[in-house]
Amino acid sequence: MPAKTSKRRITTSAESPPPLNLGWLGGTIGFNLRIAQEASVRTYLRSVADTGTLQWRFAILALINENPGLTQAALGKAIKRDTSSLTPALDDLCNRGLVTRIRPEHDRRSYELRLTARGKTTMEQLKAKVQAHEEELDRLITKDQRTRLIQTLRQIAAGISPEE
Amino acid sequence: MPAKTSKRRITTSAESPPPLNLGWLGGTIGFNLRIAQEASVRTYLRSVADTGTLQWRFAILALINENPGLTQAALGKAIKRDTSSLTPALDDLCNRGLVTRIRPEHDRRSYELRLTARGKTTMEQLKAKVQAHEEELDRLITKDQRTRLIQTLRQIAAGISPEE
DNA sequence: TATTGTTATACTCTATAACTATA
DNA sequence: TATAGTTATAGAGTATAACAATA
Repeated sequence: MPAKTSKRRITTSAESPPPLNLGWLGGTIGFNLRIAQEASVRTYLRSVADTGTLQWRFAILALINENPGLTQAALGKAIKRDTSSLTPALDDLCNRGLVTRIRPEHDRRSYELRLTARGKTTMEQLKAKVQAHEEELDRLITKDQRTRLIQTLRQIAAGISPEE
Repeated sequence: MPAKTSKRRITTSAESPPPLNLGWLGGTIGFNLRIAQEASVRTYLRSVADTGTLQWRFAILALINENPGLTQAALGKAIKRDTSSLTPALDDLCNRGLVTRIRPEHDRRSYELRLTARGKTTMEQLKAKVQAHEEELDRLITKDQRTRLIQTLRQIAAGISPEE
């Protein structure tokens, strides 16, 4: 129990405020996944801070690069987002001259997404920063842990709810 | 390259849309962490759908239960949120009669947070649902994977940026 | 002067529903 | 009738800054 014998109390904020007891919550996958993911996002944001490219933007560029000509619907499926959420992101990337939307002959309802030359260079520059971010994470765990972590995360993601 | 020899194309939506090539992105911790975490949140939401208690609400109840009398500042630190973000959440929990804010004698600026009797029962009911959600996740991986996953996630969360 | 918590505000991301244009 | 994508909108969650009360 905390010492409360006298009126004397901590005044320096240097004194580490006793960390909370997490209890059962601290043993759950859900809580730890959330905390770690948010921590990862924080370093990610630091890594790409100067580029103004955040959230799914890099993933979108990387996926278009790997799958030139994919549609917005396919992209949405890959990152599990409704196409209406994708529209503003793609508008932005197109406005910045990184991505092109092309109406294919065979189906004029859809768009084929492709990186422009500028999009490719931007993507490569971002990739270098994201790579630095990944190496930052790698410093915290062993190579073996990394391999197992990714394997386990994939099993979780794949195992959960097609729910289409 | 996609077959485009004839006009004939896929018409049944039952035809599985060829999964995208994730490329380098698919080997990163950041991407897999994000996808798995979001998948986990989806099943979590299904588990507590009827309660209207989501996201951090359960974590807040659990943390108050484990650390009765903690302040909002301490709580914010534990879940890495600004206190201004906590205010509406605690307002809600107080309005629902689950949590009490008590001004302690020794420092009338702060609040001591405690669960009410009703808060305790609600928390236990929620815990049962969250536990079911955890078991759903457990079904996707081995016990050994679970242990290692949590250990690794903790290392990542702990290793990143005190950044205070 | 510093700290605890609240308010006002603004920003981002998200999905739902209604719409268009194509098929 | 069904699909690809857009628009309008609403909801949740977050942080920043200014503020009041207290230390």
